Amino acid sequence: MSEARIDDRVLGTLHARILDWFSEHARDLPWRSATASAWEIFLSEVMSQQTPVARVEPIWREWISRWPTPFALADAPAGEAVRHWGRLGYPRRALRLHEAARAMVARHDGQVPTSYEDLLALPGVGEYTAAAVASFAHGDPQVVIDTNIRRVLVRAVEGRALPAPSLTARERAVAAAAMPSDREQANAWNAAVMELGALVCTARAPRCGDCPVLEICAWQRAGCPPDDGPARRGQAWHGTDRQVRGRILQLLRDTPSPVARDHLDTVWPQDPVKVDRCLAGLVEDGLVEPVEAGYSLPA
DNA sequence: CAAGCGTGGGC
DNA sequence: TGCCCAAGCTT
Repeated sequence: MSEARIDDRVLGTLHARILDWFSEHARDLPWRSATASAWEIFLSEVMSQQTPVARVEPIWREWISRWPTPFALADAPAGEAVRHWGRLGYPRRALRLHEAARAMVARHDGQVPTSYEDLLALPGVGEYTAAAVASFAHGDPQVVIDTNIRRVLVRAVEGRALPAPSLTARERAVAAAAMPSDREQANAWNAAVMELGALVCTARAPRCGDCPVLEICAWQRAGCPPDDGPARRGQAWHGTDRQVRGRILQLLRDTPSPVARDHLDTVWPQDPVKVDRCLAGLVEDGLVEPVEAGYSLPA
């Protein structure tokens, strides 16, 4: 366990300025309401994984209205979760949310667990989500590290443009050292740094003119050097299994009854073998179920 | 552990 | 236009 030291004066300024900025500029997201339940916050966190907040909000409203508690979702067929996931992306998250709801009913009296360890044990919950739910839903100031926080800290403290592809021990140490010691402030800090990364200290075209910690930012003082890491590999899309899986699922979501195998070829007419492979993968993942009449979302 | 997993908006 | 990226997780 390495240790990171941040100058006390710098730290004090970071805390004061970023918390103050947050109190003024935080977006009015529904799951930040004082009355939001742990379940509502849990849903928002999983839905927000790799997904812009603007796209999450309508689906989140639909879900909390339809399934206001873990019991409600646990009682629904898994396929309904996938159907109402819509086009949010990474639909395995819908399945895992459904499994998580059933785990909450089975192991936690239908409640969102409060400890980091119990949260981490839920399907679809990794280090980030476990820490975020502990902090935001339960007021337990775990060290939250997401892509926004990594970027803000690597710039403000380390003076580099972008964090490395994978989380380093050094980053964990810096994030831990950056947390305010006060419990309330620590929880606010988690949300505030994320928000600063999302709105101001963005990956491309950061709005440094609006930054509350411009004067003490190490990256700024270094003259905003460009990223020195290896070029990032973009994800292929056209013609990939991902694209075809997406189309198959979209068709199944938009069709109330099972879809015949032949009809599924319409999503990728140039290659029925690829459709076969993707279908097998979707069945393997539990996102699709073979039935007599063809294929449908799982029961 | 590197690769796979959706989707759509912004530049 | 094409590329980059967005509150990651799993195997």
